[in-house]
Amino acid sequence: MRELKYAILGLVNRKPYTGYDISREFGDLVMSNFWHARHSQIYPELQRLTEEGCVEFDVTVQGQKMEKKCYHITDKGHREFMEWLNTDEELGFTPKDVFRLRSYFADGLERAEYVQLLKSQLEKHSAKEKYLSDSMQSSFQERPAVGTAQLGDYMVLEGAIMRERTYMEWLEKCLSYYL
Amino acid sequence: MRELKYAILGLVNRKPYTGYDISREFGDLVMSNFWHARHSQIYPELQRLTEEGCVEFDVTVQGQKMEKKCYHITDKGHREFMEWLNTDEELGFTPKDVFRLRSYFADGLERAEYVQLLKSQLEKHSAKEKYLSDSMQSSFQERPAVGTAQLGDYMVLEGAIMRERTYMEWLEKCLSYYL
DNA sequence: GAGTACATGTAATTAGTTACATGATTGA
DNA sequence: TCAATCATGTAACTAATTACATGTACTC
Repeated sequence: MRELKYAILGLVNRKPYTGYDISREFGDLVMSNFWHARHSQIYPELQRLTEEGCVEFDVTVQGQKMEKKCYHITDKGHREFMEWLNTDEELGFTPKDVFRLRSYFADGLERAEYVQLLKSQLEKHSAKEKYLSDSMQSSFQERPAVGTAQLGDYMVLEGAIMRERTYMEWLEKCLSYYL
Repeated sequence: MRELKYAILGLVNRKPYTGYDISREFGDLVMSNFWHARHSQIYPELQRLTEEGCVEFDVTVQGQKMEKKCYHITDKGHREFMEWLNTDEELGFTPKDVFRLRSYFADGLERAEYVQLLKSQLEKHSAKEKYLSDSMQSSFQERPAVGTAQLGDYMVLEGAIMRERTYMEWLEKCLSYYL
């Protein structure tokens, strides 16, 4: 499905990016809530997108000699991105979740062992939820207007917080069964 | 991390399975909420587990000549599974979500286009939630006891329903911003 | 006799991770 | 000058999907 292609095109559609910048974007607070790719996947994909004529780059020099490639989208790339963007897809498989897999087999554990695992997961999700909520608070005084890129950030962050809270609720429910 | 290994060992730890049965289990109502693998991945993994001495199989004949391999766990397999089961892992990356990726870039769409996508997703998640809830209702009169395999089914199903409801809530919230 | 489900595999490709490899810039 | 960050790539490997390939058993 070439999803990485569209994740990259989506960014480059907004403004020019270097491979390094794309890599950082995938690691940042907002995007990491629904996408991730390492630089070893990004650089080859940028080469492929260049060959396909979906992006082009300008070489700029930073300091004395360090070169960087700044990629921008082409008309072709823009058309293909817009077509992908307005696609209504089927749900597909639920993503893998190792902790749910473990929970499914939890009858093999001692009660106290599984309780310990649940508490540990709860702490981790709680820390993540707090981090996301704090970022939401400090980044947004109010909800951004429709049509702005900021509304995308806002919606995704909100969705991530809701997801973490629900995961915590589920862990607490499981915990209650075992106590 | 060899997670497929442990997903398979977890099943075979309960009772003997053929590759075909494992394949069906991954596709069923409960397991498909947190794990999936196709037969083309399962058969080679069963071979590898046999080589490693984690499982063994007996060949039985169905009907006139159709052979099937019934795998059971070994002591080594059991020990390795138990060690994995009681492991407290870090959270790791949030799984990829194509619809959230699209939503992140939704500012590129016409209002009506994104609204249409949201409504369509909502329908799909709603249908899934209904299916899961109905199954939960018909499968469980009451909550199974701690220590039974059925409690694993119950917890996972409950978690999946909660996840679907939260996804729907998020979609409705996004929709409200665009209306 | 036909169609569906049972049953087991391999081959080719794509996606993603980990490790290897190198070098420049910036700020303390 | 040292450390962190910027910057770009490739190689080897693991995970997963799609397609190829074959044949049996059961039910209508």
